[in-house]
Formats: sequence, structure tokens, C-alpha cells
Amino acid sequence: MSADPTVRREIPDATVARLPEYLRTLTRLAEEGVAFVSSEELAASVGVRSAQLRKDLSHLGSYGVRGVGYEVETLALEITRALGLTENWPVAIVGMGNLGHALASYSGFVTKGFRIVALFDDDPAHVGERIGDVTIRPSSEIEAAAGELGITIGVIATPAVAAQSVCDALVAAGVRAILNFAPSVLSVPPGIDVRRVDLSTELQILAFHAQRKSALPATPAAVVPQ
Amino acid sequence: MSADPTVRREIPDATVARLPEYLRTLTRLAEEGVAFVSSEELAASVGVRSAQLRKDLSHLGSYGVRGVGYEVETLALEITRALGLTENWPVAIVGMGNLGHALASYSGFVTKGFRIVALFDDDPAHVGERIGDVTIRPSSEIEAAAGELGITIGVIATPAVAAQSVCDALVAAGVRAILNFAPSVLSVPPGIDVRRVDLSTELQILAFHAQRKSALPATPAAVVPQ
DNA sequence: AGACGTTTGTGAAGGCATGCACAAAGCGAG
DNA sequence: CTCGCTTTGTGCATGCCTTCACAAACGTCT
Repeated sequence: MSADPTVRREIPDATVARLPEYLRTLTRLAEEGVAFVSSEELAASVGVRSAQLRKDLSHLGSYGVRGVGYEVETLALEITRALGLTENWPVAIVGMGNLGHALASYSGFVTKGFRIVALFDDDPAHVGERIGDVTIRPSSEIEAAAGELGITIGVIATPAVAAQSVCDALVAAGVRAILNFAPSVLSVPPGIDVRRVDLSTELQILAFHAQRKSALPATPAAVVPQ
Repeated sequence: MSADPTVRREIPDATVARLPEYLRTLTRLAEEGVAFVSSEELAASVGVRSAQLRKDLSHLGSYGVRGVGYEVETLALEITRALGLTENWPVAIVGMGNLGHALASYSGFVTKGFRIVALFDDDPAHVGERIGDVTIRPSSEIEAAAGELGITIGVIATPAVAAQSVCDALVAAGVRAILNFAPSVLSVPPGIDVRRVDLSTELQILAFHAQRKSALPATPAAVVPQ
């Protein structure tokens, strides 16, 4: 439709949230040697409706072939491009407790598109330790080091009380996007993007549904088909 | 409105996802000795609009006092009840790599309402190890042990390839709700609730927004107010 | 070349969530 | 008791997301 393929129309947030899922599945298919995939097949693998998948992909452009499907490699490349994963984003992790260590060495975390270039912690027991080829530094160096390394994405894995000051330091260093694992709401200046992942929140949502089901054992109609 | 206060009307998913946030903030306020809070104040602390907060809370019943606000303790108790956290849900974690260890010892994970009663891993190097007062067992014992302990919530922190078989074992043991940290889509029988938390997905969503911003540096109108 | 079956891309409809605006309800002052 | 101020609870409108349904496009087979 659009004459300029680099034109980036507004991609809905809901779609953006699903693109990584599509990308992961496409990558797996590529490794398995699959060359083409239909929206029906891909949607089934990911667990969404095929109509939704097609609408999502239509926001990126027209990369499918009617009557055939999508070329796996091409589509994966286009999603990679749409998500901005052609660049290699430098990431910093602050807070090297159990979770921070897990994140730093989590293989899935270091996917294509990211590389961990700095680790910070205030505990003297951790400072100086090396994980991979990165040495843990004290938090006081965040502003200088993160700025120097050009870090745009920061991960906060500290206790809740430290989260806000760490956040402020990251922002001061020029970080524009923050992934927050601490159970606290961060206040940031406009233009800074924060996503929060909270483990106990997820558990509590599950508990709600579990309780809901066990509280209604005498409603056979409540059993969802499919 | 309703004569029976135990009647549980349909609570929208979007509301359920925010309730843990409200509960956390209320708990903090209670510790600080705050007795009453208005929807405006509470909403500001959590980062939502006050109208949304009031609408969310209205699904639980009418626990506010007009002209005054909400009693912190009462509201916290009601949200606790709505989420089903008055019971103490037994939780099992499967996969004791870096992430599993972090989860098992993560203080925020063992919030009120949950207790970790079983840990599983197939790596002989981990089996037998004790974390807190729970000993790591081999995955082959999932079905027997989880059934015996009455576990309803399972956490999967294994590599992607093992996730589906672990999931099957958990379901066979009677687990009804699963929190999946593995980067794979689980297929489960109807009635089983699965939530997926994916670290690289979150990073990729952040990357999209970061790239979007740096790609449009010449649009001052794009800066969002507030 | 033409007809047929398949699959995409998308307009339109329906459903859900958010935000607005106000009436109802409580408290305190006088 | 009454008046006025404050804050809740909620009908209504708006916008976003999902789902449906179908025309357009492509490959293939005769």
C-alpha cells in the first residue's frame, strides 16, 4: 500500500506485545528447516487466532503470499526489524542478588539484539565479581559508566527501597527504557518507558483464578469448551 | 446492592491484574500507620486514574465511605479475600537453575498467601540440596509428591525443551494453575490456567519503544505531557 | 489460457476497558 | 437540624482490541 516501505505506521501496543512470541516461533521453525508457514499454522503454534495474527502482521506491511503463506525467514527478519532488534542494545543490570545473577546468566535473556555490558550492586560482597566478561561495579558508578557505555536499557533487580534511587541514576545516565523487577512503582520523567514484572503479582492473579474455580465446583456449565 | 456480600460478581481480568498492586500499596500504607485513604491518593500511589480505581473496587463491593475514603485495613482485607489469599496456597517450583534458585529464595515471592512446599530438578547436582526447609527432588517424583502435598499452583523455571513434559506431570498431579518462565507455549487441558512471564519478551517490547523514540527525534510534538 | 482451490489482507461489527461527569451519601460546622 | 463540603459509586460515551467474513491475489492443474 505505502510507497515507502520504511514508513512505520502506528503499531498497536497489543500487537507489539505479541510480536516477540511470533518471532520466537518463527526462529524455531527456521531451525527446523521449515520454509513457509500459513497464518493458521503459525497462530496455532503461538496460541492465538489466525485472524489476529494476520491483522498483527498487516501492521508491519504485506509480507505474505496469498494462497501460500509467509516465508519464515523473511517474516522473522521483518519482525526483528520492526522490534528494533537489528541494532544490538547495550543493557545494564542493577542489583546482583539471586534474581540479578539469574538474569545476568540466563541464556534466554541474552537473545539476539541485546548484550549485557554493565552490572551494578552496592553490596561489597558482590562488587568485583565477574559474570561472563563483565565485572560488578558499585551503584555509585551507574551514572558515569552507563552514560559512557551508551546504555539505553536498564534492568532493576534491587530491593524495593533502592529501586527509585537506582532508577533516577539510570535516567540521569541517559537510559530511556527500564525493566523493573522490584515491587515498587517508579516515577520517571516523561518519555521514559518503564515495564514492571512482578513475580508475586503473577502468583496472586493465578490464585484468584484457582480460587474462583474451586469456589464454583457445582457449575458444570462453567467448564469452558476447547 | 447485593443482599449477600459473599456473592462474587464477575471481576474483569483487567481489574484482577491491578488488585495485587492496590494490595501492595495498601499494605505499605498500613505499615506506615495510615488509617484512611482516598481514591485520589491511592490511585496516585499506584499510578492509575482515580476513576479506574473506584470502578475496580466497586466490583468487590462497597467498602468506601463517601466524603471520607477507604479504611486501609478493611480494603486490604477485602482485596486479600477477593484474590483468594486468605488460604495459604502450596506452591511447587520445577527447575532449580539460576532462575529457580532465585525464585525459591526471593523474599517477595513468598508473600502472604503462598508457601513453597516442593522443589524439583533433574540435574543430579541439584537433587538433595536444601533451600530453606525444602529439599530438591528429581522431576520423576512430581506426580506423586505434588499430588500428595495437594499442590494447586506450579512454577516452571526449566529450559524450554523440558517445559511441556513438566507441565504434563504437574497437571497429572492435580495442579490447576501454572506460572511459566520457560520461553515456550504450553498446551494444557481446558480448565487449567497458565500465565507466562518471559524476560526476553519484555526486553524486546522495551526495545521497540526505545527504537521508536530514537527514530523520531525531530518530532517535538511526540513528547507526551505529564 | 482458464478455472479452481487456497490463503492473505482488511472493512465492518461486536465486545471490553478506560475516562468523564454527576447524583447520592456521608461528615462536620454552626 | 440544616447547610455545605468532600468523596464515593456508577451511567454514559469514547476508544481500543478482537473476531468475523469476504474480496483480492496467488499457485496449480487441466
